[in-house]
Amino acid sequence: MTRKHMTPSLFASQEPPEPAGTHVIRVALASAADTEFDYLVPDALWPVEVGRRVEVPFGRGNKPEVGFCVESDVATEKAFHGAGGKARLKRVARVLDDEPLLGPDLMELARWIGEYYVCPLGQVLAAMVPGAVKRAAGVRKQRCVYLTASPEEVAAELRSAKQKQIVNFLSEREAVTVDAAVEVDELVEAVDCRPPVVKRLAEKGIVKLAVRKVLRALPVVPESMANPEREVVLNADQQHGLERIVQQIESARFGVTLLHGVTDSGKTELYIRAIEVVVAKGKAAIVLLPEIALTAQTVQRFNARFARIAVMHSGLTAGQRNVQWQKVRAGETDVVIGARSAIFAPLPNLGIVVVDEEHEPSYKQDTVPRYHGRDVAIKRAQLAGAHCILGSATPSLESLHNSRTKSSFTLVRLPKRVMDLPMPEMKLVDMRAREAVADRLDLLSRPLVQHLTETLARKEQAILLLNRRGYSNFVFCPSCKHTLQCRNCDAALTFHKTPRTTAPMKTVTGRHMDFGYAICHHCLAKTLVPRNCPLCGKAMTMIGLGSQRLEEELAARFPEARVRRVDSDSMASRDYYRLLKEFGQGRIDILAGTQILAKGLHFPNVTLVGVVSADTCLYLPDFRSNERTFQLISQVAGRAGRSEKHGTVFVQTYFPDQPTIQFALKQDFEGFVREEMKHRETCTLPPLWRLATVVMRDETYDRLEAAANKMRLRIDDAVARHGLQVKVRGPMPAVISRIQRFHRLQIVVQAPTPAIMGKLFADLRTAPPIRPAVKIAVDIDPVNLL
DNA sequence: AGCACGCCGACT
DNA sequence: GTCGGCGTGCTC
Repeated sequence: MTRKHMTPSLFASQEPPEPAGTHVIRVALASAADTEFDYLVPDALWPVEVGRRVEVPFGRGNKPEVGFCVESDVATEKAFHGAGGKARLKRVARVLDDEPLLGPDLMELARWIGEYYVCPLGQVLAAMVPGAVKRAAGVRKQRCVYLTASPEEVAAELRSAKQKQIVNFLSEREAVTVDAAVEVDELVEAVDCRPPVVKRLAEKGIVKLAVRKVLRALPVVPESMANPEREVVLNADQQHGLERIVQQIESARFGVTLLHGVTDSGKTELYIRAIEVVVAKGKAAIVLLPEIALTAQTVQRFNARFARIAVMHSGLTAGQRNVQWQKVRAGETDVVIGARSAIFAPLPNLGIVVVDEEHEPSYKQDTVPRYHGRDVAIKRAQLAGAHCILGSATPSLESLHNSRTKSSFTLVRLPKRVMDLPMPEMKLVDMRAREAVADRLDLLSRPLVQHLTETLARKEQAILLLNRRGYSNFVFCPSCKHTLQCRNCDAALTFHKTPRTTAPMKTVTGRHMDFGYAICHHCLAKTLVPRNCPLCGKAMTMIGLGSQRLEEELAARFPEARVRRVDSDSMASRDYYRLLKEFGQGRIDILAGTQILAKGLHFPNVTLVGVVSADTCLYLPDFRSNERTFQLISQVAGRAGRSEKHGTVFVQTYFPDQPTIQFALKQDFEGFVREEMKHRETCTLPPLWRLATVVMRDETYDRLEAAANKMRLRIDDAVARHGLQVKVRGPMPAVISRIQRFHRLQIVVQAPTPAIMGKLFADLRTAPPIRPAVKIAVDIDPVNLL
């Protein structure tokens, strides 16, 4: 936040003059205090450049705190801006870094993030540098030794053969300065002597001992994975796409290419070719991937083509992470490949940023700072005057809209699979049909079971996707199959537990459900849930699905099949990779799990993919649920038939006529977009309008409600004062209206442009806290409304 | 966000 | 009488 700079008061002259030569810096601490603080720098510590960290005494107890210097040599009159302009400045205790951890480019990016995502600068900066770097993980102190004179000069003083050997060894290695010093351990081993011999030479002044901090270079890409580089020939579409991207790169101006390419259309090869062009110009690249896509195979593919590569992902040890980061900052890297936070890689000469699977919601960070990796990537490219490629088989509507409306965006399509692989056959299963399932509770339909049986008999493999994520308990009549629908939207209502519930309701499995109201998260309308079906009068139930139940059902039906379940929440990434390896080796027949299975896995023996419940995702209480459903079905379809074998995809649904399901089945992306954009337009939703949520939580519901209402009034007031064109809804219960002991209420703000949204939140952040007990989380451009 | 200060209730 | 509940406000 920009701070208010008070003009010096009339009495400023009565302040004792500052000691000559004492400088003032502005420091951003990682605390949530949305202010920066000024400190005096003792002459001995000066200069302190922007981007270095300092330790400063903070608060009444002068507790030592670490913060980043964000402004160096602040004008003294500017520094006195406390109450009455008489704030006394404290002194910087020490400076932590020899060199700035963040250069001016990343500092500027940090300011943008802080402002755009309504987050204190100190917290942004804290998130930009990996903890391993700040802790100096893996740094080892190394004793080393070098010669102070030439061997001829000291020859007379040498008493033993070993001493002579040492001097000769150092001389041969040209270890005559601190920088060229040789490690003592190495010397001792090479000459085969004991360390005291070296020490004695040092006492005579013939050699000098020094201590050096070293970072061991640890292998990040397994050597065994080294792939021979294969010559890849581009097809006509790829060639054309590459030409357009290269044209952009040659212009040496910021620009974004949205690369819309179906699964297997060869997007990665284009990324690599574009990066090669940039690297040839002496510039560097960042490649962002969703964490789960950061498999050894993907890394290997880049590693085979670029010698100077750095990898950043959650699987690295702290020491490895630090090594990678230091390598990047030293300019020893051409390509940085990593998950979301790799966008903060301190490359000195960025030329291109690639965001693969740009539609992935996992690019959004769900803790402060709540930034979107893709959007920060675009911003960073813009600040660096670099090019940005966004790649996806199912681009986000945001990027698609940008490509249509912004002059800096170009759309490039790759409509065909490489090697002319056929698209898999898509089959829809209407789960409402009497003949579809034997029992109402079955998760697997008869056609799917039959096809599974045949697949297993052919010794081929299957992937079953049960998108259990979310809290999609929609209300359903088991007798007449009626589902509660929103009056305004073509969407099922989602049941909400509220703290003010009365009569319980039974679920399918016989558990009791509280009676309450349902919210349509498409139009945000609220309806009371009837206990009985409005059509047939029988009791309504709630449909919930679980991957555990799927596993049980599979075990019962296919007792001899090797079935494994993948659970993205509960599974460590190492276990996940091991499981994928087993599956690849054919030691598992059926892999069942959540959407992580939909990601770019390549298993030629998989010929059957089943989407157990396409509706689970479809009726997530979120306006992007159609988009997610389309993306999911498309991605999962890409898993089947990745070889000459014929692939089949089964999509089970209770809503076979639902437009999204239909578009996905036909793989009609354009049709889907046209339909969905209409809805987004009428409801003033992204990408046409911008969205922000303010989620408030507290253990005491009444206190929470009061605070939320106050927040609403405050928003309304700011809107009125600035005459802002925004829509405000709520407070309403968040979809997960209670997490453990915390109740959650949310206010949803819609604005036609980011500038208007920014204005509103810039105003709100200067206001005093509403009530400290009530926690407030502001999310700009949320990826969902849960 | 912490953390100290301070203003009202149940206890030695 | 005070110990401590948490509500309020400050941190250069």
